Amino acid sequence: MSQKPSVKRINDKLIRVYSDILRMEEEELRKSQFRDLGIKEMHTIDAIGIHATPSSSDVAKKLHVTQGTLSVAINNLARKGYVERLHLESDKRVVNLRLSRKGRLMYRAHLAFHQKMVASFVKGFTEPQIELIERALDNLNEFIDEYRHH
Amino acid sequence: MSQKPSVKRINDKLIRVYSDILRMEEEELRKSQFRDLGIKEMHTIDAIGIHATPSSSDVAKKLHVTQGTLSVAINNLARKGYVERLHLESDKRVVNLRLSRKGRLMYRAHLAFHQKMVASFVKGFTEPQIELIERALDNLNEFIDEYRHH
DNA sequence: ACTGATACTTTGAATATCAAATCAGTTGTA
DNA sequence: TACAACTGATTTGATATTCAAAGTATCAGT
Repeated sequence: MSQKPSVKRINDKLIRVYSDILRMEEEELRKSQFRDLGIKEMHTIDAIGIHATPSSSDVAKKLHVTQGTLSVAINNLARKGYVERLHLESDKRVVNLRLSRKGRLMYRAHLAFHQKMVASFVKGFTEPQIELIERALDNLNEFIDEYRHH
Repeated sequence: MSQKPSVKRINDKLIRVYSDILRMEEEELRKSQFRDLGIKEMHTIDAIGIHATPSSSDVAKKLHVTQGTLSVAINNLARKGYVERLHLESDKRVVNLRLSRKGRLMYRAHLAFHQKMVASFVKGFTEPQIELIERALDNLNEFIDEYRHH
């Protein structure tokens, strides 16, 4: 059962990063002009994005929730004025989603926040060192992939 | 607004790690003998730990939830046989929490999972390189601290 | 023995979620 | 063309998680 001490230390740091980021985003939101949004709603806005008008099912897939869950979420975001539903003329079953002006503002604010966060993550490192850090993240993502495919 | 391309790349990788880890843990749980637990319940068990019998409010603090929320969570975990309430003789208001045998099993399974994850994170790196990765995590944690205290 | 503080529990409301039922529109085919 | 099967989205009913506020029990200081 003896592990390298760095494993426990890194685990603690990862957990701390992990559990604090969500809470920080939540607090940030509460102090902003977007007080009427929860963190899940923010991530829905993020998943819709500003560069396209994805279909409802595209966004559900991206967020790994059912279409029903997304439909409810969009009802709320539409009511609050962050998202609009667009009905495709070529296939009237499809609903595409577009951020309103307010939604795009929110999107950009959240993006800027993430960029500040990443900038601090790699602060003080040289390019080769940054590449090394990226390789560690790649390792983690590979681990997740392998785990998910048994 | 031009950013180093590595910022966007790293942001994407962080987000991917971030959003996949929770889902992976959830899936892992569903396939295990602990099917009757949700991810939140697992983290509550993790916060109680096997090395002590923390009070209810200690655990609530650690999880950043209210005592009311924790009280409800403990009701469910006690009903499912993972946690026991202990009443301190010296102060009858205090409720200490202890994992049952089943709870300790769950705790160890989750710990082992985390250790595999961290091992993969630093796989193929030398000690000095691992220290560098730790410094990046420290940076991120400092950023979070600063952000939270304005 | 009061009074106020402390530790916890219960309750009611809000949100997020899924599965199943439903609705509307499209596609394939007899 | 007509109709069955399919597809994309929505609604609904049930369950989870959470918080704030009210309630209960106990303790500590005067």
